[in-house]
Amino acid sequence: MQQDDSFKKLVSHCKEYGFIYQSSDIYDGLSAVYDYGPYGSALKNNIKDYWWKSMVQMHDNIVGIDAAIFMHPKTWKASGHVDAFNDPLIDNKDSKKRYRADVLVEDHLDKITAKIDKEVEKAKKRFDNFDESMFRATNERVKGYQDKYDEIAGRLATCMTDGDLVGLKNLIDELEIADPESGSKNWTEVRQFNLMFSTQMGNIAGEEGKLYLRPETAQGIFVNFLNVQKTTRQKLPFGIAQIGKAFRNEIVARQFIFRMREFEQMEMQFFVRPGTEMDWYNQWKEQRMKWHLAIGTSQDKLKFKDHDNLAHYANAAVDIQFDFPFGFKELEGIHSRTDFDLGSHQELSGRKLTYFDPELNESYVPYVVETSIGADRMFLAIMSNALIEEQVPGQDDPNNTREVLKLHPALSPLKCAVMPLKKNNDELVAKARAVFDQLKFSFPCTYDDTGSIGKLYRRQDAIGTPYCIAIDFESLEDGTITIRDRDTLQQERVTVEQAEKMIREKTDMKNLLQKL
RNA sequence: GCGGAAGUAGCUCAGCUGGUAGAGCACAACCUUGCCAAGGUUGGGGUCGCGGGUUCGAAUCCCGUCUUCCGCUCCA
Repeated sequence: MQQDDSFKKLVSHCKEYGFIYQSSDIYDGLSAVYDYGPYGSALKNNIKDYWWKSMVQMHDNIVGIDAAIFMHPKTWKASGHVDAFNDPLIDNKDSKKRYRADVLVEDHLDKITAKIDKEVEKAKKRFDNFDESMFRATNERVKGYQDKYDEIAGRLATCMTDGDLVGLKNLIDELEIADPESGSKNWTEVRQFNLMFSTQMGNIAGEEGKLYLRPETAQGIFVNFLNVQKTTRQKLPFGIAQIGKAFRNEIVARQFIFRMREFEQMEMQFFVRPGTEMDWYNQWKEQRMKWHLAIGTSQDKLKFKDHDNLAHYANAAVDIQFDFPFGFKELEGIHSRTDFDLGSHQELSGRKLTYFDPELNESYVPYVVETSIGADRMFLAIMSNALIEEQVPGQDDPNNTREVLKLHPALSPLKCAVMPLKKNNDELVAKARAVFDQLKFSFPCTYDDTGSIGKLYRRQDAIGTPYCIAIDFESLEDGTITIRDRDTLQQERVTVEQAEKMIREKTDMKNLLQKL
């Protein structure tokens, strides 16, 4: 997959115009960690606001929470992350291929099983010709294989539960396991790759005080399920929404902010009566697609992609993929998580996590349908969809181009820029400043006079400001201003009050929510 | 993590085989400028990613390291 110029342009645009910087830039940066700059943080906040409102404000049966990043260590045992996020990996020095060490041993075990099967097959075929000694010999061989199998399987299990990486390596060496592709037995040491970041709580050293930074925000919702249900008196079906940071120690984190080690998720867990989960799954699939289309992303840049392999907790899962500059990639996941999480927490905590259904007159552990979207990926999708280089509308010269961020006005970092036609005229500057001081109470706007009017327009185009207000000599006479539209470049002469009303209406989040 | 490529001003880059850094754009000030990247003058800004080595002398050669990109690998 060739990363085309458009992606490079997008990345440098993000930096140049104050959307995203590499973290700790002056210290050469920190791998796969990024900071949001002035316009980036504003845009991201607007994205989160759009999501939050579409979930919490628009549904009387969805409520929001903000859970802590630190959680009880047992949480991650219950969620399956301690097991699933801990892979013992080994590299072959010759082929440069990487494998999971336990899988290599398991493959070896499969070969032994195959040998046993072969013996049995052979014996069956020649059954009539078998005498007692032949039976005994076959039995000996099968028993030998079986003992060998049991011994290896036992050692593998011990190594895995104890986290004995050296033992695992010894096992691979003793069994003379070779790289399935190259046949080489030249292995590195076995190393543990834990996808979860850990830290220490208090002064307790070692495993005792070990805490993980949450690798997903969902568990904060599950452990609060009963608290929320009881204190808000919600009846099923209802949802809990949350926006927050999560951390994954990815081996390879790349593609700008697409895969970061510290990232932000927007998740909603919808609790339903068992048996109804597929209906809700399909409803949320549609709902979420609508949410993406509402901001003006074209249909052909979005698609559903069913999961080929379901995770341990899911009975149905689909991704909404976006056509990023580097191809269609996951933007959001909609998962039917069954009662895996609540059931698992119930078991490990010993606390009942059931809901009493007054209609059925019975208690049960609810099923969960989850929608989970990366705020940073959404940011990237919106930026790559919005950044356009085009010939300036109304200009004949095809070389006269502009870079414009065609963000939906409700999402734009700034809603309006106020600028004097001439910066050397004190009256114009004073009037422009006065207009800015009037508008700043209504929405985010800026004042700029550091350049010619044309240059100022272009600058605002590049950060996606939907409206520019120019103060000219007529403004000094009758108080009217010209308001210029980012996309059409059309100008209209109106009063400041009219402009304010117009901008407020066009940039209102309501415009997006009404499309849902 | 492995292999390949790269890192020089805010951005894009030049700097050939070693002789202590340049251009364009951007930025700032002033002059000019009556609506879509104008022009002029002046100016600020770089210990050439960082550390070490070779050398009389390193942006340039060597080693290490960090970061980015590409390909593997991995990916609830």
